[in-house]
Amino acid sequence: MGRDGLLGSFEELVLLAVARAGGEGYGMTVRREIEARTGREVTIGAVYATLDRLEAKGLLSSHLTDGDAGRGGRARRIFRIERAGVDALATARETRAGLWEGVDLADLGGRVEGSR
Amino acid sequence: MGRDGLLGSFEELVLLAVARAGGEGYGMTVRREIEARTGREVTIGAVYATLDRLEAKGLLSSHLTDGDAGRGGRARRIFRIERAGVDALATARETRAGLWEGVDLADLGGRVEGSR
DNA sequence: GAAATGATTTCTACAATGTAGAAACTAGTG
DNA sequence: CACTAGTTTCTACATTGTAGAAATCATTTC
Repeated sequence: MGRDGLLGSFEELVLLAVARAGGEGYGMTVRREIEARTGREVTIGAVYATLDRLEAKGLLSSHLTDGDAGRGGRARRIFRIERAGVDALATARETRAGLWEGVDLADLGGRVEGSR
Repeated sequence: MGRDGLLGSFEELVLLAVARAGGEGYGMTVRREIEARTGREVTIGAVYATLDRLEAKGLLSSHLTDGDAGRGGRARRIFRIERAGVDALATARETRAGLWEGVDLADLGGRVEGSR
């Protein structure tokens, strides 16, 4: 993401998955959401590494649930989206909308065929 | 991008800049387009590295102009978007549309404030 | 009560992408 | 010829993307 507040593509995906879940979720939830929405399999390691990085940037925060882990398992680590995270998503969406404005892929497709 | 045909965020930006230019452009053109549209400064090295990677993936092709380089300067290297590139953009757009569907950031903002 | 099971997080490592900066090339110009 | 302008290439490093296996801990099973 560099100096700017720009999100990488997978970072956006993960942040969006938390947002979709109402602003809160834990690792496995996020993973399932991503797989369900994109049809793409991701490993749990990839998800956590990204969640950690987003937390380090202040876009998410996390805390452990004490006890109510339900049936079996370790305590859950709940991630919550922060204001900065919501803002980052909003910015990403707006910036992209501007970039795509006026782009006509169908038209482009035609030119590609006929060229050279 | 890994095994899948997924674009990184800067890759998408560069590919889109070529698309905006009617499917053809060279390094400096792309750079200016990106700076104009995003307000963000990018170095020319970053642009070329990405153009090369997109070409290696078959999303763009390139050829050198012979001579008509105008006043001063090396021969231009023209990049043209390929069908696979158009498809990659279309896929990126659709996938993202699905991910964002139903997300209400304003609503989320409210929850973030009041939490904990 | 020890071992198996299930749900989840953590750790480690490496590949791919993002980004910067300077060098090199080429054609005009004074 | 030295200089300037427009452009590409090269090199290097930081950040992000991704995988896979190990570690934790509550519950069930024998």
